[in-house]
Parts: sequence; C-alpha cells; structure tokens
Amino acid sequence: MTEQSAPTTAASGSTARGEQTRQLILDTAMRLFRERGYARTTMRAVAQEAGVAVGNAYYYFDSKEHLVQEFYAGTQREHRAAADTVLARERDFGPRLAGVLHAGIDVLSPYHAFAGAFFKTAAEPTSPLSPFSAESSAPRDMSIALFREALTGSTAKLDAELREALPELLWLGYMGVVLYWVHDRSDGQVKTRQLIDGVVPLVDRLVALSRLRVLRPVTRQTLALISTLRH
Amino acid sequence: MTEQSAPTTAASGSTARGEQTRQLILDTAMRLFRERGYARTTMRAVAQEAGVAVGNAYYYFDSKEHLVQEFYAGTQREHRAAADTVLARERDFGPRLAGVLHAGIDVLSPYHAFAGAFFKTAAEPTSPLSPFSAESSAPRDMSIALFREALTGSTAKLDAELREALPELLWLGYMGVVLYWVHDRSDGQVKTRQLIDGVVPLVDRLVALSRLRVLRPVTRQTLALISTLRH
DNA sequence: CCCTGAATTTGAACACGTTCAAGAGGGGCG
DNA sequence: CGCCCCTCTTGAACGTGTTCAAATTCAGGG
Repeated sequence: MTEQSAPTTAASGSTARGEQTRQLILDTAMRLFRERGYARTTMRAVAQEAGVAVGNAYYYFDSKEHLVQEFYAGTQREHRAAADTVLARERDFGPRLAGVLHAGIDVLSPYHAFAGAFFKTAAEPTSPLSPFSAESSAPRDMSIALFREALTGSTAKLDAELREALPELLWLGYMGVVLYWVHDRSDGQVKTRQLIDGVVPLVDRLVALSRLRVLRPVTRQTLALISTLRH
Repeated sequence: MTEQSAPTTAASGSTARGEQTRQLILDTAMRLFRERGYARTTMRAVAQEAGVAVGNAYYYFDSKEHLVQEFYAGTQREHRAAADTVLARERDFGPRLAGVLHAGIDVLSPYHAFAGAFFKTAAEPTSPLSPFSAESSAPRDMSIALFREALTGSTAKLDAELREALPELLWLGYMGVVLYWVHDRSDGQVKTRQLIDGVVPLVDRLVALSRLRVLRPVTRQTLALISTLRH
C-alpha cells in the first residue's frame, strides 16, 4: 500500500479520471495471467473481461509486457513488507539474509506458473523490463537496499570496502536464486528452499573468512574487479 | 565446416531431397538476422529472400526460434574448434580457462547485436531452447566437456571430488559471462574481456586455495549442496 | 510409360499484439 | 448557453508468427 511514483497521489478518492479503469485493467490482467498463464492470456481477453475496448488497455499500458512490469513493482513492494518483519526480529547476518531470500520467494510463489514469461522479458537487454536496465533502476535499487539492510543491521563484522560492495553482490545472487526458482520443477519449489538454506551458511562463512590473511588478496582483487567493471 | 549431426552424411552430393533447401533457408535467415536483427527479420522476408514459400520454412523449422537453436548448435561447434587450438598449446589451468572463455566470446562476437533475442528465448524455462532444458542437453554437455578438458588437461592439482564437479560450475560461470556480454555496451565489448581476465586468476587462486585446511569445510559444504540440488 | 506413395512446396487463412484516426465525455470560460 | 480543449474510449485495420489442406515433384515398381 505504499505510494506509486505516479504524479497523482492516492490520498483523496478522486484522482485522475481514468485511475479506476487503469486499476481494473491491471487486476483483470493479473488474474488472467494467474489463471491461464501469460502466453494464453490475450489482450482481447483482458479488455473483454475488464469491459473496455482493447485500445483502452493500450492507453494505460504501453504493451502487454508493461503489464508484467507492474507485477514486478508490486512484488517488490510486497517483498519489502515481508522482509521487514524478519529484519525486525533477527540480528545475525545468516538468518537475516535467509529471511530476505525466503521472503522474496514467498512473494513470488503464486506466480510460479507464469514466472517463466516474466523472466523471458527480463532477459532481453534492450527491453526496459530487464532488471539491469536503467528504466528498472528504481525497483532494483529498492531491492539492493533490502540486502544492504540485511547486512548493516546485523552483527557481522567485515571490511568497510566489502561492506559497501556486498549488497549489490547479494542482489545478484538473489537474481540467481530467482533464476533457479523459475526452472525449479520440484513440489512447491522445495529445491529452491534447499538452495537458500544451503547457500546462506556458505556466504556467511565466507564473509567471516574474508578477513583472514590468506583470503585478503582474493577479496581485494574481487573488489578491484568489480569497481573496474562498474566503469 | 565440421559434419552435421543429421542422419545424412555430406560426403556424396545427393542427400535427402530437401537438404539443400533447408540449408538455404538457414543461411538466409542467419544473414538477415545479422543484417537486420532478430525482431525485424520476418519469416516472410526469409522465405522471399530464399526464394521459397513461407510455409516451406516451417516445413524445415518448427518456429522462428528454432532457427536460433541452429545458431546455438553452430556456435557450439565453432567454440570447440577455436578452443582446441588454445588447449593444444597451454598447460596451466588459468590460461586454459581464459582461452576457452575468450574463444567463446570470439565466436559470438559477430552476433552481438541480435544476441539479445537469443538470450530472450534462452531464458524461458518452458522453451526447448533454454540452455538448461533437456532438449539442449547435447550442446550443453559438449560445452561442459570443453571446460572439463580445460581442467583435466592442466597441471592444476585439486581434490578428486572438486575435479568432478568443477566443470559444470565453470560452464555455469560461462553462462554468466555470456549474460554479461549480452548486456555489455562498451566498445567491442571490452568490458567482457576485462571480466574474463579479472575473474580467471581469482578462480585459479580459489581452486588452489580449496586444498587449504581453513577452506576445506567450505569446499565440502559446497559440493554437498550441489549434489543435493542435482537430486 | 504410367501409377503410387512419400517428400516437398504452396499461399491463403487464422490469432495475436499493436496502432491510430475518430469520437465521446465533461469541465472551465466568456 | 456555446465554445474549446483535454482526457479518455472505441474498434477497425495492420503486420507478424504460425497452420493447414491442397498441389506439386520425384523415385521406383509394374
């Protein structure tokens, strides 16, 4: 229930004329995506079920894929909310990280069937929907902030430089987890849960080890490489 | 100019009747993909330029995306060939790995402009074109074999268990490099080269360090996790 | 030389995402 | 009230990937 970035505020009941129509179309589309999957949901069906003309849907959304972008933003907000309850409770880095990761998958769960299509659009670099694109920087930054919070709010001790760079790496790892989840055909996507529970202690231990003398050069080199690649 | 996997051999001039047509369509499509990009190449244009009816293209290829799969298989063969010259020369693990990775990007280079579309189809888990799908297991296994060769043909000393599991991890890392390359907008994709040159020494060092007492538990845990996730 | 069955080829037709010119509604202003 | 202008709505039309029943080609047997 947080604010949108749109120019209209949600404070009063009377926003721009078409706001209700927009929401109706979006809700209808999301329902059909869940019921029929992405590919088998036609824009004509969305329009018909919402009781508007097909062109009207295109007045509010640039394309069918942009409907998915709204989904992306929505789950992002839910992820934040779900993670916050865990972050308020835990202090250790491991459980905090696990909590954020599990919360992300929790939120995505109802959409597993059509999440493939979601990732399909996300993978195309020219698409504004790519999680790496400039257009997605807002939700991406919010997601990275979540991992930063998991780290800085914890009792973990680590190098200042690593502390700065790690959140983005954790987000990248999260993208990997989501990729695994999308391909995960196990019952209730149990394997993804196992992946999280197995990988978190490893990350936790490696972060602790990074201060060791033998691993210092590796840490340094890694951070240097990242800063090179970032321009 | 290596052999195809098709049942017909290329030795005599008389293969199945339509083999030439098939190749003509494929070559035309690849040329148009390079010239105009994937999205702006219509199947009608491919058919017209190849001098056949549009339905004929669908007789040989199940879909437009399946034309991309042929591209995938083709570059796989070229990758093998390009990597072999490096692997015949080098003995150290680092240079061997770097050679294989650079060879892969070398082969892909001419297609950078339309590689986005390639990755788009590759990301969808339900698609047979996904590098993780059962249908792509042949090229995937060939690619993994390439990394196994880079490792086993080297002088690197490492745990037997790790030696067994590492090639697949290296292939996974290679997928990551390709993903980075697809998004790489730097001139001539220099940054991808920097990524390879920066990451290879790190991997090399970590593999060496994996035998150290402090890192043994981490290695063990990692390998255990992988075997859990593989069923 | 014709006949038969399979391989190949054709192009009109279909469903879908998307566009766009045209209109409807409705509020502010003279 | 009349006029204007901006927001919103419409649905026919376009271009695309794909399908399919029909036509064509061809090798080999009779």
